[in-house]
Amino acid sequence: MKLKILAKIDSLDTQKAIISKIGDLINLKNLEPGDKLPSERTLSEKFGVTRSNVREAIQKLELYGLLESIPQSGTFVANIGVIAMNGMIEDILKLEDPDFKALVETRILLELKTVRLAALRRSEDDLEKIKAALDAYAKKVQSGEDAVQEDLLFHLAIAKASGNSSLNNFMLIITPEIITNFERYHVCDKNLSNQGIEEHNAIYNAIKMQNPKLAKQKMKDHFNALYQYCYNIKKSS
Amino acid sequence: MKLKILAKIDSLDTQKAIISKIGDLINLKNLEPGDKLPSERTLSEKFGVTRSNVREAIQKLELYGLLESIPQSGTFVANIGVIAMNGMIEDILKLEDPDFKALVETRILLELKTVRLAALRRSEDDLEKIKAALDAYAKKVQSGEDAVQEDLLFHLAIAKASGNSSLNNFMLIITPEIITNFERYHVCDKNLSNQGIEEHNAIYNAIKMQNPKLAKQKMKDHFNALYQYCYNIKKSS
DNA sequence: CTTTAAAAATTGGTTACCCAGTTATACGAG
DNA sequence: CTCGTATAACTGGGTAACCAATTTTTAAAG
Repeated sequence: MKLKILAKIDSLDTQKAIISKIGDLINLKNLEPGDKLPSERTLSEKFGVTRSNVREAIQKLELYGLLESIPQSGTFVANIGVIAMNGMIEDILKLEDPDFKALVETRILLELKTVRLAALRRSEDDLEKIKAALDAYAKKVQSGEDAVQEDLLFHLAIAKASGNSSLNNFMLIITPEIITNFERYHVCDKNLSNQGIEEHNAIYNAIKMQNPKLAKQKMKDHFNALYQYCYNIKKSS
Repeated sequence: MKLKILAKIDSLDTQKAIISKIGDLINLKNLEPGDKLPSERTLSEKFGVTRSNVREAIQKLELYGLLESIPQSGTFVANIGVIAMNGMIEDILKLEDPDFKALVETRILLELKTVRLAALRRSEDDLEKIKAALDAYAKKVQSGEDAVQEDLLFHLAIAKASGNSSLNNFMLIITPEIITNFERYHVCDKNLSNQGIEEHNAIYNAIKMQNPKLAKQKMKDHFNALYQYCYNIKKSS
């Protein structure tokens, strides 16, 4: 049982080591934007790790836009200079897993923006989908069942209606992390109350009448009610 | 030359197809949180694709927190229910690449928050690092060289000082995308002016004296000067 | 010396097999 | 029938060889 976790950590450590070494290599060889990295084989040999590990590390750096891998051709350093590359790799390596507080902080920031944009930009189709998510949520709550999932989908529908796929993407990334932390702290009970429905309804109506300021305010109210309770739980644990 | 791009698109399409099929499978088999997915071998066979493709698709779903892969044991569906799983997979599949406007919008949102948090929470060490980035930037500009990279690192140093690793992570993700778009629209010239130094200095001082409101305002000024120019470029192109 | 075409070497991706750890099953003692 | 153990099957990850597309080298023709 312990070994499972250890294996994962170990794998992450080697990945970080490889990323670090790739960074060193770029410095050492003075590789500029567009230059080609040594082949995966060469790297795996030089670093003394498996080629799979090298590929995973490269994929991670591709996610952050630092490398680009082109089939049957090679891996190339992205169109940012050596100095920026160094700084970013260092930052990526030092990046630690977000704590619950950071997640909530980020979620509130994102949602106050997406709800505002949704009010401004929502199409009729967007509105219908938000309504559908709202109805599903209300139905679940009124029948006394747990409605965490429907709650979540309502918020994601708003994110989508914001018309900003970058924000939408970030919402999709943090949402499950929030959910799992929620379950850990057992604060889902609130989703059984009727207050949630009213708050969701207020948000929906603001979006419907295309009032961004009101939408933002209603979302703020929603979070106030939700997370105040939440923080208390965490402090007492 | 065309084949390069086609290969990449093709690979992405098969990945999306696999993700979609995994979603269908979870529905069909009524897999609940914690249940085990069929083995990678089985999936690759059933879907008629390579096991590597399956692994990559699973990795992507791991990024979004929907699956968890445990060595020598199996891949498990995350601690969110079937309904949420369906909704999220659908959203992920429909997610399109962010356009320039979305990136800028997101960047401004993130930075106005990180600079505020940095003013509130920055340690002495954080402050020193921001100062170092600022000096490097000023030096480059004053010697008449291009300073896009130093500019970027200054902003990332602030993100780090915010003490919110989730926001920090998002900043790291969008920054290179912004940079490459910047280069495409040739709006880097501004980094040669001295105005940038003054604006950065104002932001630094606000963080130093731990004044979040002022820090936010100075950052806002900075962006106003920067992106107004930028939008004009884009519209005329 | 330049140009061009063909062949050899190199590349990221794919495949099949193997490994060590995990999980399920079967079987025997009580 | 119950429990514990041992054996067999299964799993994600590692390894090495292979593939097709690409890039570089080579060499021959002009």
